[in-house]
Amino acid sequence: MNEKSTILVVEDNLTTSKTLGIFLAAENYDVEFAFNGHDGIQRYLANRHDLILLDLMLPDVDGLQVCQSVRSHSDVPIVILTAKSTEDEIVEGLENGADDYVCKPFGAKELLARIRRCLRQKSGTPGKNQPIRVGEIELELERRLVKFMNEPIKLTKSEFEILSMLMRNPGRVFTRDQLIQTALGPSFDGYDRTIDTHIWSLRKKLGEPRGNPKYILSEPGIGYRLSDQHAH
Amino acid sequence: MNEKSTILVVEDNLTTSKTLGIFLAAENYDVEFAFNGHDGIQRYLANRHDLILLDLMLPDVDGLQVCQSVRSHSDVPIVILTAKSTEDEIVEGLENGADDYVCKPFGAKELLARIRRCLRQKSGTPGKNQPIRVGEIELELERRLVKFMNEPIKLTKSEFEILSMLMRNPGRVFTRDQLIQTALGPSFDGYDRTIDTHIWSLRKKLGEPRGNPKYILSEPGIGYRLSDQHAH
DNA sequence: ACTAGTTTGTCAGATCCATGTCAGAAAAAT
DNA sequence: ATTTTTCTGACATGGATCTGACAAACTAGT
Repeated sequence: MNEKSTILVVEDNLTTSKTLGIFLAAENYDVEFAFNGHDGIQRYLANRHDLILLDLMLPDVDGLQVCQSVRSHSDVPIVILTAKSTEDEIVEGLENGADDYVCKPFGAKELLARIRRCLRQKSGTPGKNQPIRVGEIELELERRLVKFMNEPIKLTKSEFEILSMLMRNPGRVFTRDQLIQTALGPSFDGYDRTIDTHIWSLRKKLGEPRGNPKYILSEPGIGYRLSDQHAH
Repeated sequence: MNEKSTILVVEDNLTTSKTLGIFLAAENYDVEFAFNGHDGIQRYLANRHDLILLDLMLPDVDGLQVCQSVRSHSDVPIVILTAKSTEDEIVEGLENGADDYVCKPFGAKELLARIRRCLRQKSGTPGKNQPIRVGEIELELERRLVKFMNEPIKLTKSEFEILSMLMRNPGRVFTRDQLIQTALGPSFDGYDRTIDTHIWSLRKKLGEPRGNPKYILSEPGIGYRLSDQHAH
């Protein structure tokens, strides 16, 4: 799974902070709090969160100064969240480097959507193109790319489908019929041991030693599975 | 200083369009208008504006569809500007790739600030007007210009769209349907191997040796991809 | 330990199917 | 009207897939 995004909430009002914390945690963000501007800047510099939620009314420094100060260090997305809702204030916030400006009382869903938008924009691609890794094997679902010992190897369509199915569930045993079903399509109607041939060529391409494969294991009487010994 | 930024306003209401035109012109933007969704997409593809202001209520296509359609071609900033102001509508807009969502009645200064914010963000990010480079191939999205071995080469519209899609995601495999979708438009309804012909002429123009292409690789059973070996 | 029975490993063809290739028709742009 | 671009269809080719046959490994019963 993707790593959690971290969010720094800079807000002096404890009730608001708590509420935000609950919303954000529910969306699987890692949240850290600061209760004044100074603290906010310090914490950001120390931990470099993925996004900052910033209240403008802070006990010590003005929120806009916090904004500028952070901006001088980094392009981290900053979402201003405040009761100051006149047009001039909004304009000022945006001109000072904020990435979005949400007025209290805010709708949770809208705020979350705007946060997602900011994070999406910064991280470039939204998708999960992280490779699955099992031992020396690395598989990128999106790009349909497989590396073994950090070298790209060429798999046929069926080989890729089978390996991908096994790697998405390391350790789980699949029957030949299950592998046929999802790798070769439900319309396949033939010899179920065709799978064995594909497994054979996969093993060859993965340099499995004859007789005692390290990754793709046979389950006599059932089917095949990927060893989960090497999953970390 | 920079050239003027160009803005495409997609809005069916003539009064609103006029008002926006006055505001935007006063801020020294070049403005073009479209009065329905179809026209909007066409004009964007033809002129590649720097930003799109999009009304959701259009006579023909749904605004969100316009949004998605444009998104499949480009990362141009899209600001949705509409009377639909429930939270769910805002969330939906942002999830569909919009960069901001401003509700009518809007404040001119706020809108302009949000537009500036979008433009600032995009121009700040690394590759906007910079060409994408993969090996000897160089592609400028804005100017729709392609160079191979530093020599400009002439591509047809479809060829450009396909190459651009591949180059924006080196290494990623695209199915023929995906390529058709964004290169030839969603209304295309025909033989999917038409793509092969375009790939063939692209390869010819890129001087690919017969039999073992260096850049545009086939993924039998799936589609095509651009080799990422030469990306650096 | 031996054997019969079952299951998987291995691999060489035969077959199948996806892609490469290109010419000409159809459509669109100029 | 002429040129350019797009699309379709046909054929050839080579790689991918499937099958089947045999060898090897394993299992269980005697």
